[in-house]
This record gives sequence, structure tokens and C-alpha cells, in this order.
Amino acid sequence: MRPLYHPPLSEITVEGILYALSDPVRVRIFAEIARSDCPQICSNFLQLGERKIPKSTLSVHFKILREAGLIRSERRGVEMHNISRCREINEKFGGLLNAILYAYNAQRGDPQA
Amino acid sequence: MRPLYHPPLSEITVEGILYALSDPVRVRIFAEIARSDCPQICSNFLQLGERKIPKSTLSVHFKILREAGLIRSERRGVEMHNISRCREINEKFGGLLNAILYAYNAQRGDPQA
DNA sequence: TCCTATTGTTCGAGACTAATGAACAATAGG
DNA sequence: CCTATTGTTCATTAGTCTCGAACAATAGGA
Repeated sequence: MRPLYHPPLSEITVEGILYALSDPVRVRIFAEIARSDCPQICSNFLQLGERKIPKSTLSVHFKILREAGLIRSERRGVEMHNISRCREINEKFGGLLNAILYAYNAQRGDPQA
Repeated sequence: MRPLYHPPLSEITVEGILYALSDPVRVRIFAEIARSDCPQICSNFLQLGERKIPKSTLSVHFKILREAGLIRSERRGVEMHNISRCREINEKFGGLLNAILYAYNAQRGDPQA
């Protein structure tokens, strides 16, 4: 398996971030990874609430998050450990991720808003 | 021409906003509309820097911005007047649009960041 | 070393979506 | 009416997404 590509900070774009997070499944995955202290493995997200995500589809979603620069993925044995790159991205686009995650959580928490 | 649809605030979603602004042409158009004091007409954006946008494509872009809830479009004679709905959206997703526009402007102004 | 289980990626076919030239609709002003 | 202007709709083509099946990489025994 060839090593996974992670874009350097200089290649991360606002459009790429917005696109990656414009999908309900991906934003949900990213919100969970960003919130969590410990690395999340892909298969944790095979079942998302009611919805079952095929693992090939899930793999594509992770690739999109990775190539947008939102997460970093490292193999640990047979698993992939995924962590967020919020810290780095905040250096370049301060406030962006926080605002998106805040809005997303507000929407989920209180759909009647 | 049937009246244009503008979603009520309750139907505006984070994902819809992010998707609409994940396209380089659309985010550019929206940034201009949001910044401007006076309504912008569609044909102002036929030429975007170097790039020429076909008017049918432009019409689709405006429709996507409109249906995401980001702009309001009203016919004035033969033209469409487009204004941003930032004020309304801030009520629901405070800080989101400002953060996106700020990041976008930072990226455009200083691509080396 | 080989066999098996587990995790995730890649491939390919079908479904879906986006871009755009051409035709059309709406309005204004002779 | 006739024409010019602005923008939408339609049809075609190109591109993207989804997901089952096959494949790859690793771990842990037997």
C-alpha cells in the first residue's frame, strides 16, 4: 500500500475545505474526529445513526477529507488512525473550522432554530 | 417567467451553504454581492478576471446560490437584482458567513499565507 | 511458513450531476 | 409591433459519485 498523501498547509484551500464538509456524511465524520481526543479508525463510521455506509464509500469519504487537508491518517497495524488537522488549519484560516463546526452542531442539536 | 424560489430561513442548511460556496466561481460571486452595498446584476459576472463564464452556466450558479439561501434575486425590469441574505443567515448560523468570507479573502489576498 | 481474520483501498459499472450552446421568455423603448 | 437586452430552460456531453467485488496489507496463531 503506497503511503497516503497529505497536502502541505500551503495547498489547503477554502474551497477544498467547504467541498469536503458539504457532504452530510463527511461533515459528521469530521465533527466526530475533531471533537475526539483519541484517533478514530475508519470502521467506527460504518454505521452512522440509522444509516449504513458501505466500506468502499467510506474509504472515498476519508480520502476526500484527507486530500482537503482536514485529517491526517496513519496506519497502525491493520487499522488507520485518523486525527484532525484543526490546529494547523487554524494557523492559516483562523476561525473557519470553529465556525463551521459550531454551525453544524447548532443545526444538529436544534433543527427548529 | 415563474417567480424565483427563495428558501425560508428554516430550510437553509450548513451543508447547502458549504456546497454552494465550494465552487471558486460561486464563492467569488457571493463575496462580491456580500461586500457590495447595491444590488448586483447577473451579467456583471460574465467576465470574472481572465475567465469568461457562459451566461447559461452563470444562471445555474445564481440558482444554486439562491436555493442555498445565500442570495435573494428580484427582477427589476429586464435585469435581476441580487442581494445577499447575510443578515438573516447570521441569525441562524452566527459567524459562519463571516468566517468563510474572511478566510476566502485571506486566501485571495495572500496566496502565500 | 502458511492459513485465516480484519481493515481498508482499488476497480468497474451504473446512476447521478455539472457545463454549455441554442432556443426561448420577459421586459423596455422606440 | 419590432428590436435589443437580460436571464432561464432544454438537450447533449462530460464528468463525478456510489457501491459490490476483488485486492492488498497486516496480525496472530497453528
